[in-house]
Amino acid sequence: MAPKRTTVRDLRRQNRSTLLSTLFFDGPLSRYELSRLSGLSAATVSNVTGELVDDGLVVEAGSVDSDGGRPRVLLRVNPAFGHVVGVDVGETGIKVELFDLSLTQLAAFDHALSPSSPTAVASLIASAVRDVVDSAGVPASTVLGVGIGVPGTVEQGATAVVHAPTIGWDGVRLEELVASASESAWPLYVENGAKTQGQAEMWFGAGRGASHVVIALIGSGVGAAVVTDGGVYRGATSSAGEWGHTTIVYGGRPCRCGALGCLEAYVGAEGILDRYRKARGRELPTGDEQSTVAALIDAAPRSKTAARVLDETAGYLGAGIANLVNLFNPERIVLGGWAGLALGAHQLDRIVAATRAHALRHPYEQISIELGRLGPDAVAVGAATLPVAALLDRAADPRTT
Amino acid sequence: MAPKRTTVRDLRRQNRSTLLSTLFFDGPLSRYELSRLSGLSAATVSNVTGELVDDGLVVEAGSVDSDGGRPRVLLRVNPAFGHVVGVDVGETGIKVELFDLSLTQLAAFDHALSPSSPTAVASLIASAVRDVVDSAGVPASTVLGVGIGVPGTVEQGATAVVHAPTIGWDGVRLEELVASASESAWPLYVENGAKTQGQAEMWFGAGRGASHVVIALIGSGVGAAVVTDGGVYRGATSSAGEWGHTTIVYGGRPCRCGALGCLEAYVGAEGILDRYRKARGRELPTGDEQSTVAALIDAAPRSKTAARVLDETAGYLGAGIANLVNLFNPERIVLGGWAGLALGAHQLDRIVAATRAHALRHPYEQISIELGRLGPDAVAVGAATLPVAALLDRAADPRTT
DNA sequence: AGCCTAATTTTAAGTCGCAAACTAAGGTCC
DNA sequence: GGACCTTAGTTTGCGACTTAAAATTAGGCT
Repeated sequence: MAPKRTTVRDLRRQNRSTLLSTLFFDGPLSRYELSRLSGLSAATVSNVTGELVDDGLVVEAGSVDSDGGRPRVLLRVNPAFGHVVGVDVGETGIKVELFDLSLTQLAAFDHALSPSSPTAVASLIASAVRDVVDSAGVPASTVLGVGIGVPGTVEQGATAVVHAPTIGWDGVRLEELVASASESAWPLYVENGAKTQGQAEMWFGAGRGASHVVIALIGSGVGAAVVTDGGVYRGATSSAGEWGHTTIVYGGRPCRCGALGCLEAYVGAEGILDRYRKARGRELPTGDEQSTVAALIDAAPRSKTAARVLDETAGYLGAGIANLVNLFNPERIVLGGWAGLALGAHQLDRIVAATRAHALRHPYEQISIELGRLGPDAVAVGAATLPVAALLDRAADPRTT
Repeated sequence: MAPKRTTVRDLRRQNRSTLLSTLFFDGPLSRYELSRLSGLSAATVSNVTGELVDDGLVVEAGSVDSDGGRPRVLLRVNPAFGHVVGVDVGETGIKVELFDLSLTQLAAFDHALSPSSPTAVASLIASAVRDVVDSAGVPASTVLGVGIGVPGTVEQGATAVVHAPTIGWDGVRLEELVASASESAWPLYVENGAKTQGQAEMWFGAGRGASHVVIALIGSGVGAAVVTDGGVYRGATSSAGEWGHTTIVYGGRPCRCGALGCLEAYVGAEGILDRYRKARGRELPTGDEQSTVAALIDAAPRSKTAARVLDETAGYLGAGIANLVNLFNPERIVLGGWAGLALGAHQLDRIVAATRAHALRHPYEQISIELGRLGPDAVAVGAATLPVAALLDRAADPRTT
């Protein structure tokens, strides 16, 4: 409740960080505007930005007239200051993407992958990262770090420990494995894929500008990234936000996690299709989950059964969302994940209505429910976001010469 | 994502605050120990504590030998520096209690109250606060503030707005009403009662020492106080933590909030008794809820029906707790509220087992489930905590002369 | 009385942000 | 085309901070 805390020239770091972040998120700005936005005096802004420019983190970017006086010089983060890599470890393959500091993609690399040993995955990651950096001709020294999104919970600590039942990982120290499989000593950041995707929506998607948001992700599985006071909420051991395994029908359908009545068993793609199968009383045409769900949605206007299954889905989903609303009281709910986007595109009204029916009036009135803007590919950008966030936070420690 | 932020001599305030809080929570400490605990240099500690002593916030409290050298002088917060008042506005009456800075109770005052207009309640509060201060002979000028816990959600803003359906309040600006009903201009702090009770458990009860805790409160209604990173989580408009109206049985029992299948409809006292009534197929003996629930628990060893109702209750409650575990990933769950304590005393094992059955293995392994230590009377102390927290936070702004 | 140890306080830097004074860079007007 | 206005950004001088190091206390021991 009152642990160690000090303060010396954290002041300066703090202000560097504030200014750099403001520039990063709110585009090019003049020193004058920075001063207004940050509340710092013009003198300090001048001083600090001078340092940032000297360090190469910030560059001037043209100027803009000011009615009648000296024109304002615009500043922005230097995209070429460094590069970051985002890795998306999925259940069926890995994606590795290289970005500059403004998170513009410079190169990408996909690799299908049947479930393999953690060690094999780690060395694949290491070599793919190396490849993507080399192929873009980016000097290794400008790589600020590598973010890795994984499909499971990540215990943050001295070294990240991954538990990902869907790919058979239990207690995998991925960070150590990747580090020892690669010659470069780039900083690694391992995080749950739902959280990185949520972070991406916050920075570039439907979450922009809000500070209390829940990003609900529905695909085969169901998860959520909870953003509280502007940051992704992790809880005591970073496994917070396991929305999919929240009980919504006490004693209901069995879920692959072993419990009964989890939300995932009703609104996860598998759960939806299984309910549809039972409702039709016969097998579904074969095909992958994604196209089968699309077929179900297509069938709804003609098929009573399909329509009913979707309606019920909207009901369960609305109740699940209402739980998030009641517990977290966010200002915005973002519906994402491939199944979430598909359902949302055709059923958003019903989902919203079901949410209203289950949420308390007051918190309900605070929220808007939106569709995600980035799609499931955002896991990699989100992962790449991690080293950038670290840079913005410590603002590239002054004087690390 | 990057709003206004400055920093000047916030530094000093910050350090005053750190030291004062450390002294408040970790009992009497020498300057030397303070230096270790806070990470500040001995010089600074000496300097800042000197100021705190001059301001009367801190006093010396004996000394303790140090093997062979100058003895350490102990410092502690001066309990007589100021006083705070905590008010518990309940559904059936109000409680007003006066405390010194160490939150030792000096006087208390209870007043039964049939549901009344907000204005009437406000003026009762105002006069009761005045009475309790006068009766203890405490000079009005030493009262640092008045905390008020209310049974409903509180929207924090320029002025607190209360929505408390159970007592028929909707959009009541309690803070304004109390302020205009009282001559004194003591700072008022209005907060949801569950949150103040949670705060009390955090400071003095089962929550001490942890920083991610959910305090589950079960009485007639069901609520929760969620503590994340050491602070009570409020969400966008402070109505977070409405655990009771979370859907746990989709399409289930109707709840007084209008929705179906809320947790409260199953494990709130009313819900329990109603299920018991239906299971017995005949009316219960008359009596207040509290004694009827006690009777139900007493009956369990002899009555199959009673035992079954309690078992089911433990099951629902465990599932509800598991939802909290999955979503918030706390390190500790504290079970409180009169019904929660009663159930917990006799059924804790079953509740824990049900929680395990519904929670994911990983977050489940992180938690301990404990009973609250303070009972429902803690709402008033918790409310009194608010002005104290404000004092610790801004550390009684240096130089307000 | 004199010495030893350990806790505080003083002293002497070195940082930082800010208000005020000052310089730079355009535009306007006569 | 030069005096003057307006706005942006820099420099200067100051007060407030924290800290390492030196100095000062306060007991205990011999």
